[in-house]
Amino acid sequence: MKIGELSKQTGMSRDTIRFYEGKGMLTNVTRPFEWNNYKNYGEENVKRIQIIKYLQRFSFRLIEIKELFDQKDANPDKCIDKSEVFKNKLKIIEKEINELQQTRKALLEIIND
Amino acid sequence: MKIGELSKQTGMSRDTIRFYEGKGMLTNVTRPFEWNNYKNYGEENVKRIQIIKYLQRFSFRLIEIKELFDQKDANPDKCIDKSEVFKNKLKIIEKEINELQQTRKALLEIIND
DNA sequence: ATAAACCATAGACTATGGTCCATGGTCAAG
DNA sequence: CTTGACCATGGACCATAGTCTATGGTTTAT
Repeated sequence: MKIGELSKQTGMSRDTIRFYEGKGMLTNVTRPFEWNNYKNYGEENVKRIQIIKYLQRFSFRLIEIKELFDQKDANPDKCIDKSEVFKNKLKIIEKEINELQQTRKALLEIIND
Repeated sequence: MKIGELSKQTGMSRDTIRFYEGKGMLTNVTRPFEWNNYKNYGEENVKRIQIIKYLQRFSFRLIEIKELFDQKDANPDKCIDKSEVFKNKLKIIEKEINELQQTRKALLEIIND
């Protein structure tokens, strides 16, 4: 499908899709026409983009998501230990929460002085 | 004092001091010499920079710190209601904590499925 | 045939808090 | 008198996740 179709099916802007593509996060992007240089985006990119959106909700960064895709591409049969990935992210989130709570405490002390 | 001295007394790099200066966060910066264009930084900038460091620990942004300085400069006699400022910051911090806790919950649900 | 809609590429721009570099002038010690 | 340390200015660069614009080519509908 062309980029416009992919954009429609995912709700992502063309620019954003091109941005992801530039980061190497999409797969099976070809240029099948001889008379123009339009690209063709494989169907599986719909799912990829949905995964990007999904993981971003958990504050995964694009580079991390790309790494997951790369692992999958390099080793399609090996099942990625998702729970491992999510557990790592959980730890980071909890660390951030802790830091903010430290800040909160300090602020409360200031206010109550 | 010259910038090197200010740097020594505060532990901030020259570049950072110039950066703050460019943001208009310093005061009483003059060019008192006719034979060169070296600047003179008033003593009160030591305190200013300490305040910057202090407020940054509570995740104040430079622009917010600058606003506080500007208020003080415009109205040196009026006491700034610090507790108001800190309370506002507290609310923002608490909102961020809440958002992270939402994310944490969602992550926990994924992991435990 | 012409306009609207589409496609590609490259680069600039946003916020944040700096850091680093190049250029050129000045000052202090040996 | 020269070297090293200091000073000033301006601009480039870092990460992050895009957005927007310019330019030019293509396709589709009227």
